[in-house]
Amino acid sequence: MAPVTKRTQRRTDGLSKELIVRAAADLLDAGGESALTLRALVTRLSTGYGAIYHHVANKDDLLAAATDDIVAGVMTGVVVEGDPAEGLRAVALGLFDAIDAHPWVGAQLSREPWRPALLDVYESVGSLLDALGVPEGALFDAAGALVNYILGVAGQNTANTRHLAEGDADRSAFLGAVAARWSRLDPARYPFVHRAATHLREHDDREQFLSGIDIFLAGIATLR
Amino acid sequence: MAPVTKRTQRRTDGLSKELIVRAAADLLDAGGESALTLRALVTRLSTGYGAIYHHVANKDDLLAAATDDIVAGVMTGVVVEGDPAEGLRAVALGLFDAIDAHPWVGAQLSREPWRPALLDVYESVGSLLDALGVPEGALFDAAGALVNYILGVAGQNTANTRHLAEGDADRSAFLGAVAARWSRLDPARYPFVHRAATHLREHDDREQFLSGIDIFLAGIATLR
DNA sequence: ACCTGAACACCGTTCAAGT
DNA sequence: ACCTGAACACCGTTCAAGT
Repeated sequence: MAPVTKRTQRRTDGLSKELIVRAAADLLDAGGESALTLRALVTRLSTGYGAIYHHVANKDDLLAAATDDIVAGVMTGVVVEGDPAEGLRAVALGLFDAIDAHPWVGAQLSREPWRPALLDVYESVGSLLDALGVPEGALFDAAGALVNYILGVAGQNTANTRHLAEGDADRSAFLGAVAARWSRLDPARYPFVHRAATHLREHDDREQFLSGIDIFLAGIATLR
Repeated sequence: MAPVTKRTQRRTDGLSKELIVRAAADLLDAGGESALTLRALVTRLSTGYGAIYHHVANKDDLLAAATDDIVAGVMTGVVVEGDPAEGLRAVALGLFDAIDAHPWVGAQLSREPWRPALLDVYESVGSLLDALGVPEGALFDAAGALVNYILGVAGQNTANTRHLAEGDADRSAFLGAVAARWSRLDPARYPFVHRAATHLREHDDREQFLSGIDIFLAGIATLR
């Protein structure tokens, strides 16, 4: 009796870098950075290690490609017409929200800020600042600082989210614990932090990010 | 004949968390994040794994403690008297330089922004902004944004340094390669990046960081 | 060309056993 | 209390062998 179905099934359709990258992104979204292992990828795609290494140089390459996809998606979706300041806010918020939704993107962008995927980010931030009237001499520093701010803070924010990855009410519980620790501090030694404890509990990361952008834009306006 | 000297020598003095943390920092400084392995630590301190785990909870604990030491050193060394804006620049530059000298600190601070070691950073930034006349309603957002900016950008900068960790002339060679790639771009599609290529080659990270701080401070001045 | 999967050289962490 | 070091359960990556 010949076996009709082989139990260890092999994929019939061919593999591709695109397919592997998509699977990697799914693993990352579902379980965070530690969930992306070659072993997990091999089982999910029901192949062998060699098959993956045939399409992808190594794990870093895989992470970089997955990140490029997300960034590209943000930049094609963002509207930069009309008021330049509005355009800058749109780019910044687009990246913030994408990193918020895919925390692993933040970590990756901090590690590789020269990625080709960021070209479009530099381009739109630079030209929007230009449109805003920033003089030539200050333009490149300002653009660099602003992009660094966006990536840095969004990535920074990622760290917070990652810390409270599990439960639902965990976020407020975690912030509550930090706030409690802060309010227990000696008000003579830490007057500001002591006062800040109340604000910490109710602060919104996204709003704080935006108000940082606004401070930055107000500062840039003085360069005109 | 009794053996006079045992070849596998055992340390005669006791171990301590402080000793372990210092050794960890040395390994990190010398070889980057990947150089800190429990095995390397065990040989360097000529002990066993259990000895280390007796003083330290795990590797994360070790990294956090080493980071705390560096940050504490910065904050005790920084002068925050006189002009509040000067004080803010001093704090920012102090952290930038420390992260530049110990790139692993940047990565760690991005991962754990609620560390007790950062309390003094929040405190001095907050009180300096207060002294600068930032109104109560905007104070906490401004302080959060500024600290995020400092840590985010300094950590971001770490990533660049890490990429060109080896040789001497590597830095300019690497930037030159990126600049060359940028100037090869279609000037119609990437007008800004194309122009920026020249500036990239000669830009100074520290100066760009500082000009970002100044933009931020100029923006904060408008809140008054 | 594309894929398989055993094997290799590493990790961090544990734990029974020693002093 | 403090330390030892073999053992465990993982990693990413390679490579001879298959189709």
